[in-house]
Amino acid sequence: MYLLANFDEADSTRATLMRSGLELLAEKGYKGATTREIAARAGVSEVTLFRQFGSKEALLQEAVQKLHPPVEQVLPQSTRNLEADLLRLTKHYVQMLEANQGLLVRLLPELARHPELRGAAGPAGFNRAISSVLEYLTDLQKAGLLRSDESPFQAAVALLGPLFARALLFGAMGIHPPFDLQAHVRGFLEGRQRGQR
Amino acid sequence: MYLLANFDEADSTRATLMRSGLELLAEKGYKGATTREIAARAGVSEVTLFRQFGSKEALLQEAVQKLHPPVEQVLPQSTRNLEADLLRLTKHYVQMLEANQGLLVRLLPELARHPELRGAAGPAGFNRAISSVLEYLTDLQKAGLLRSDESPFQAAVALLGPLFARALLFGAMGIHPPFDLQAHVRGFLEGRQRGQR
DNA sequence: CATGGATGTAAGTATGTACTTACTTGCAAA
DNA sequence: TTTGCAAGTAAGTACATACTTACATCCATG
Repeated sequence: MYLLANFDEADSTRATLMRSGLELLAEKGYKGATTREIAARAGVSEVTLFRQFGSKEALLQEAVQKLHPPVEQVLPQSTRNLEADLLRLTKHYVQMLEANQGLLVRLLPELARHPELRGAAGPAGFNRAISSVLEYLTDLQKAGLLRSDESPFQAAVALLGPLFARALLFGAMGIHPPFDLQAHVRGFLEGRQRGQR
Repeated sequence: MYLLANFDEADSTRATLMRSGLELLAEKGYKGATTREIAARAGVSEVTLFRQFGSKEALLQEAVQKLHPPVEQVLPQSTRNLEADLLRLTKHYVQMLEANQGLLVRLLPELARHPELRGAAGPAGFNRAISSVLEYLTDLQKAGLLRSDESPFQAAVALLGPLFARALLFGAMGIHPPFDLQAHVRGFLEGRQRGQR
């Protein structure tokens, strides 16, 4: 299974607790994730949880802040084969979204009330993903491969936004209408690409 | 203020309670919205809440099911001026999203666990919006104004998805980078439009 | 062997929450 | 005026939750 969170300390008590905490956060939300259940799922006693983290809030806060999305690993160096590049990138992004849909959808409302969670991994990788894509698109514009009358930010939203919406919304609705990723990338490139037509 | 929910019974005790319930649901989530606070905000006693609805769950369920998004009101009859049509439609959609961002983002995770909320107003208007847009786009395809090698569904996601993502994500992050709606619509039409080039 | 640190068990505290019961008050229609 | 309905007040119940305290156990390191 492909997970967003992989802590350095692989299977220490703390890491196990944080993983369980994130799982339950994804399933039942902040209030729904009880210390009892987190400890039980981690296979430790509830006292251990409090000895290690002091409070439920501290546990979840640390866990969320240690999320690190592996998006940049697949960010293509502008190979100038735009369609292939973007297809690989978006595929990876969709995988990430689907694997973490529950966590994302639970984190979103908490971010509004707990701004301290926004840093680092922030919105579960989206900002990092988007800023990587931003760089990539800016590079392309500079290289003259993409038209530059559109802000890279707007282009990134046009590329990733539909994938984000599809994953969250249809994930929540429990439906999965077909979506042609390749066609999406082509549609994105159409009109934006230069020197290739 | 532009609200998603407008109940028929304008200011009965029940309607006031449901409105307060939705407000608190948006602010604090299902568990965070306590019957005490809902009643207080509605200006009635807590007992009244239970006499009227029997349970917190019944209150919120009824309230959510009575949400009705006024999207179709602005759905354009294919006037053949695509850019103007879509601009009006997307503007309206963005307004709706911004006004209801809190509710939406709280409703999304509940929908996964409480499928009974999916019906009717469901995902706070998105499915209704998308199905209206679907009809509109299908019409355009039939009229030969839009290329038809792409499914209308996919086109609808490409059009509305970025707006959805932008509203939810950046709303949650508390940032508001500029976004040119007109450019977005143009980008959408580019390559999709026919007979106009 | 002895010490220390991380864990477990058992019990308890304080608080909050959904929901109930019993009795009272105001008000509008018969 | 009387009846009845919707609302309020006050108190309480049952349960869950975050968190604590006290004491026992394991186990690796010195």
